[in-house]
Amino acid sequence: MNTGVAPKLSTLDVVQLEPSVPAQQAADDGDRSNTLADRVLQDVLDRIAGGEFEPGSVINEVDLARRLAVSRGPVREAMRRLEGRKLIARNPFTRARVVSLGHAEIREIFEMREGLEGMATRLACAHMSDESLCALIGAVESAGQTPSAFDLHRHIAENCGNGRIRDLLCDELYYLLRMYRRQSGDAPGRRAEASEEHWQIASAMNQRNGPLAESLMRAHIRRATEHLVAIEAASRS
Amino acid sequence: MNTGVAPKLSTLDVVQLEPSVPAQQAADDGDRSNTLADRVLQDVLDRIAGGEFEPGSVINEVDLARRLAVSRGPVREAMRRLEGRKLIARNPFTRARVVSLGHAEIREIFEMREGLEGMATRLACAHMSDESLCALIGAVESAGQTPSAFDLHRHIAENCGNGRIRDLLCDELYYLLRMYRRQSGDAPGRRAEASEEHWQIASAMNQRNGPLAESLMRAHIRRATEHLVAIEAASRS
DNA sequence: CCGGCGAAAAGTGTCAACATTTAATTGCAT
DNA sequence: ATGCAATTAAATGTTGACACTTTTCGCCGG
Repeated sequence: MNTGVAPKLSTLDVVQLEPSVPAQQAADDGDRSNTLADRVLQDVLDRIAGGEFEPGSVINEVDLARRLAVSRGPVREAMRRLEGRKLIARNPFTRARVVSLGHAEIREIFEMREGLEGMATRLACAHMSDESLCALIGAVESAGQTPSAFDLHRHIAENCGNGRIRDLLCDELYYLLRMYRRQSGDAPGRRAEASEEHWQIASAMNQRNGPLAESLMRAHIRRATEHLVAIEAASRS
Repeated sequence: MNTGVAPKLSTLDVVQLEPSVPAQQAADDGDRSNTLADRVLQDVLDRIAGGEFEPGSVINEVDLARRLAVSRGPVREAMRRLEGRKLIARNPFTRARVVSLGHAEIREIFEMREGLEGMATRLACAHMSDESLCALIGAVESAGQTPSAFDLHRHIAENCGNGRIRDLLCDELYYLLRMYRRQSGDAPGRRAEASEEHWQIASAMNQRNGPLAESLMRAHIRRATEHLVAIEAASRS
């Protein structure tokens, strides 16, 4: 049900937006949201991440506005910001749809990751603090029992010292990947190999060997890509 | 005058938005703009690219609305899309400003380019059509007299076969670089070396040698980065 | 029974007025 | 004259109503 609409709901089913802080400590947990449009944006982002708005589904402005008990103005502004982020696609007068990711788009995202995360890994080797690096090593060594409590890729992106790369990876690409994984169930694991490759990358980073770490990271992502296209070919037979 | 406001203009100074096509062949020259917000967006983009809105200057919604003879709604929606693209920054109730690029941001952009354009070059070696490659070779060989009529970087990005990388490079990063060049005059040339490096890259691409072309492109961008930080250090003394 | 045609419904785009917040200015006390 | 506080001005945020477009549903003819 990829082309369906978002779940229709009655007028009475109104959810309460978390109340705005009284304009004092907006930097509470990172979501500075004093305006309604900001809160609508955050809400839609959460719904997309949470799987409530499936990829390809239609987002209805008036329904969303009713649901959030706000006017259509803030809703429209939030949608325009999502549009600028390329998370929803729209044609002038037709409904806006959550972007749906096909195999081609996923391949593009993985190619982008190969270039960006390779560079991020190299930069992290030079910029990352010793404490952060130790935390990374420890977390990678004890991987397996805590599968998603610590994400090597995200940690590298967040500490690479390049805010633009960090934002692009964490706020957009990883977001899209989560959408895709939710959309087309978790692929059959490659976790053992991935863990081994993660350990190699962390080891190279521990030596502050930027070029080697970059090369390993790129190979790691390329193998994941090949694994993905293999899955895709198998599912198409 | 980096912190100034955008040029104030009287109420009577109204410019005419180019009239919308009658909803038939909107794909005329790539600017599908049937809604007012779309035209406002395109107008602001042109003004930023044209240097009328300097980096760091504030954009006044009501002035802009008056100037374009539209209401504030479309203006706000265009601004939100620009905000999603990270071309303007805003805090909840304060004026929105065109992003201003310091040396740190430029360095980040060049690091991003190194990763992305390297990958784009490798992909282009595999995906680019023979005709497109011939056009590239010919244009690079006859460089010098037609300095900006043909841009190697843009041509590679547009033909790399990865729409996401293409959009990010052409619609965002190159845009920001143009802003920066306009902001802090053209750096003292490195055109001879750049031309030579361009020729090497094109030669590797002509052999469809992806890894070599990628390596050359990355080295090319890294040299440009080092040149830029040298300029910066000199100007700071 | 099916396909084109037309009207009603739904949805998006635009506008002008109102509320709220920030910035600027004025006035006053020191 | 300078610095601080209250007031005024300006800009942004929000709302409901209206205009335009698309889609849908019903109708008629074949």
